[in-house]
Order: sequence, then structure tokens, then C-alpha cells
Amino acid sequence: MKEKRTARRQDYKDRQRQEIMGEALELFSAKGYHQVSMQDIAHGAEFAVGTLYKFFKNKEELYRAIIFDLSEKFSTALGQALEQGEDEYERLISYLKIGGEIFMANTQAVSLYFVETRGAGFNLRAGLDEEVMHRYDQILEWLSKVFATGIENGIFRPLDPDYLARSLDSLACTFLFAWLDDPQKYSYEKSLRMIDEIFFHNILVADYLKS
Amino acid sequence: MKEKRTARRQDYKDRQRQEIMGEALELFSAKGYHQVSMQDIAHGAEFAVGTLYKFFKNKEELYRAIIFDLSEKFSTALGQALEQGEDEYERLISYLKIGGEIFMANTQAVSLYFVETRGAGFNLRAGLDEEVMHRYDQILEWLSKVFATGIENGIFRPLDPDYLARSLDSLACTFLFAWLDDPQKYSYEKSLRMIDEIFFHNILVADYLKS
DNA sequence: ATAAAAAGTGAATTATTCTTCACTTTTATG
DNA sequence: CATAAAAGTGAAGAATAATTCACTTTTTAT
Repeated sequence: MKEKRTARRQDYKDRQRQEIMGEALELFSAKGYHQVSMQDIAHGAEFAVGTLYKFFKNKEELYRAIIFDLSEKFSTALGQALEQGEDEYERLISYLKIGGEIFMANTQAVSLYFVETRGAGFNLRAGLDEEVMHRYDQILEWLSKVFATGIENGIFRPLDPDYLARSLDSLACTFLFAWLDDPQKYSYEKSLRMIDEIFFHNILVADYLKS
Repeated sequence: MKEKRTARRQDYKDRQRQEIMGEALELFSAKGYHQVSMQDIAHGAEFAVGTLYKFFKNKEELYRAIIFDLSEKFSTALGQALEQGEDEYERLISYLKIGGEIFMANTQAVSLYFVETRGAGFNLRAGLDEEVMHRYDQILEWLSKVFATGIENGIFRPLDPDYLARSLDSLACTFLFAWLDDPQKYSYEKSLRMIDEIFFHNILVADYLKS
């Protein structure tokens, strides 16, 4: 009996924790870390301020927990995406598709996550968790590997895989951020098509294109 | 006599102002807006706190002034770059070269500027000057125009110029940020070469490549 | 030389917000 | 049902940092 009870309690606590993190994410992504007070979060999550401190040591740790969760979620999803497909080209397309879906389904999350890994990254890098940076680097490495084997298998032209990885990711992100601004104009489908045109129709060797 | 005196005084004031902005830029780009106090800036610029407030209404306005200056400086330089060159391809190469030079010569500036226009942009967009956003959009528009005329003149394949503009800019930025992390590995020259390979060797029509 | 104006100062005020903790309420257990 | 443990509270304390302003110093103009 004891075990069930404590397990149930733990589930409950976890849910509370998620609730707080969810509210905090919403607020942080909308207004930014410094524009959101613990009071705001507490109010939004319908807790007292003191309760937040039962779950998280302080504001920064709450923030970190959110970022950590997201980066984990995203990187596993993208890692899996890169394993789907017959050849390397298909794997990359899968990466783009899954990446796009995650992006569009988690816009507030994304806005927070990308502030970490892109542009602003090196500004926050000092202060904030290395782990997240590491995860992003890891994804790039995975991408690189796919390019590398694709080159070996004669599917891609023999260019530096690291540059290719960064390029592809960069294009995807750019178009997705454009989509955020104007979903009509920068639709998912068009962006995929454009990446295919701009990036792959050069990268792929002539033989592959014919098949 | 009076005019000369007041003019000289104005120059002096301008220089003081620049001094403050320079110090603030250095600190902001190194530690981030919220991690830098007016005390820090005053101390760095060798003024009293009160003096800062003779030059800038408040901290935010000081920040805005910096960003505004930079965005102006960069956008005019890039605008000019796009006018240099015989054909559209050369103009874009000029854009990449000048852009790269500006970037590398102003790394702290850049780190601040790009936090505004890229990734983090939509987080800050609400609070911070629209003008800066507008300048970035303008550069993209100029780039688009170059692509559009390049397409008309049969130099580029007929793809959506806006997407092409965003792609090129995105690649350039990505490689420049990579350079910040590891200048050795992501050298200016190699990045230019890679952009040429990845982006242009597809974009350019076959005829142009032969010439 | 001198008075008025401008520039510069920094301690004190004000404002914000993170964090704590003594307390209340709820839940679990014998 | 009693009681111990856990969860939850929010006003008060502590810390930090933006901003002000009465004052001093420097510059300008006559």
C-alpha cells in the first residue's frame, strides 16, 4: 500500500512541477526571462511564491530546468528523425520534416530554446548551462555524420560535412523563423521545397538526381 | 567666435557621448544588458553615474542609442556593398566580403546587433525599437532585388528572390558565428568558398558558370 | 575679473523583485 | 480519530540597481 501511495504522490508532484514549468515557459517566451517575476509565474500557475521555491531552488534553476527539458525533447526527436529513411538524402528530409513539425508545434518553447543555441547563444553561454550548447553541437555532429556517409556512398558532392550540416540547419531555422513572422508567406511546404531547390539540387550528385 | 566655440563644445560632447556608448557596448556585449549596471558603465567610461543621465534619459535609451548607431552603420555599409560589382553575382560576393569584414572588425558590436535581428529578435521585438527591425528587413529587400534582377538577366535560376536573399544571408551569418567560436576552423576564406560551393554553384545558371 | 551657464558629481532615494520562513492547511498512517 | 509529516502560503526581509537632485567644478562671455 505504501508504495502505491508514495508513487501516486510522486506523480502528483511531477505534475505540479510540470504545471509550474509550463506557465513559466509561456511567460518567459512571451516576455523574456528578466521581464517575468516569480510573482507572475506563481500567479499564473495558481500557487504561492513560496511554493515555487519548494520545487526549484531559485528562479534561474527553474529557467534551466525548462531549457534542459526542451533541449532533451528536441534533440532526441531530431536524433530519431535522422535514423528514418533509406538513404542519407531521405534521412535529411526526415530531419527537416520532423524538425519543422516540432518547431511549429512548440513555438513558445522554440523561441526560448533558440535564443539559447543560436544568435544570442554566446551572450548567454557564459551564464547558462553548457549542457544545452552541447546538445546543439551534438545534433550538428549527427547531421555531419549523415553527410559524411552520404558522400562516401556517392549521394552528395564531396564538400566539408560540417559546413554542409551547418548550412542545412541554418536554412531550416531561417525559414522557420520567417514562418513565425508570417506563416502564410513562409509556409512549411514552400520552405521545404525551397531548401530542396537551393540546397540539395546542388549538393546531390547528378546520378542521384536522375534516379 | 561664438559659433566656433559652441561647435567645438558640441564636438566635445559628441565625443563624450561616444565614449559612454563605446564602454557600454563593450560591457553589454560581454555580459548582457541586465548584467551591466549604470555604475559599471559610469566606472568604465570614467564618469559619475549622474553624468550618464545628462547624456541619456535612462539605461534603455542608452542601449537603444547603441543599437541604433550600429544598425545604421551596418546597413549603409551593406547597402553600398551591394552596389559594387559588374553583375549581380559580383554584387552578392561584394556583400559577403564587406559583410564579413564588418562582422570580424566589430565582434562585440555584432554580438549585440544580431541578438536583435536574429533568433532572439522576436523576443525583443516587442520592447525594442522597430527601426532596427526595419533596417534588417531593408537589407533583405535590397538583397532580394539583386536576386530579382539577376534572374531577369539570366544569371540566376528563377527561384523566389526573397527566399534566396534569406538563404544567402543565413549562410553568411551562420559561418560568421561559427568563426567567432573557432576562427581557425571557420576561416573567412573557407566560409566564402563554401558559400560559393553550396549556394551559388546551384543558383547560377549553367551558362554563367562556363563563362 | 566675474557672473552666469554648463558640465559633472555621487550619496540618497526609490523601485523592483528575489528569497526566506514562521505559519496554516492538507494528507498519510497507526 | 489523532498526530506526525508533507505541502502550501504570502507578508516581510534582503539585495540589487535605476534614477534623482542638491551641490561643486569648470567653462564661457562680458
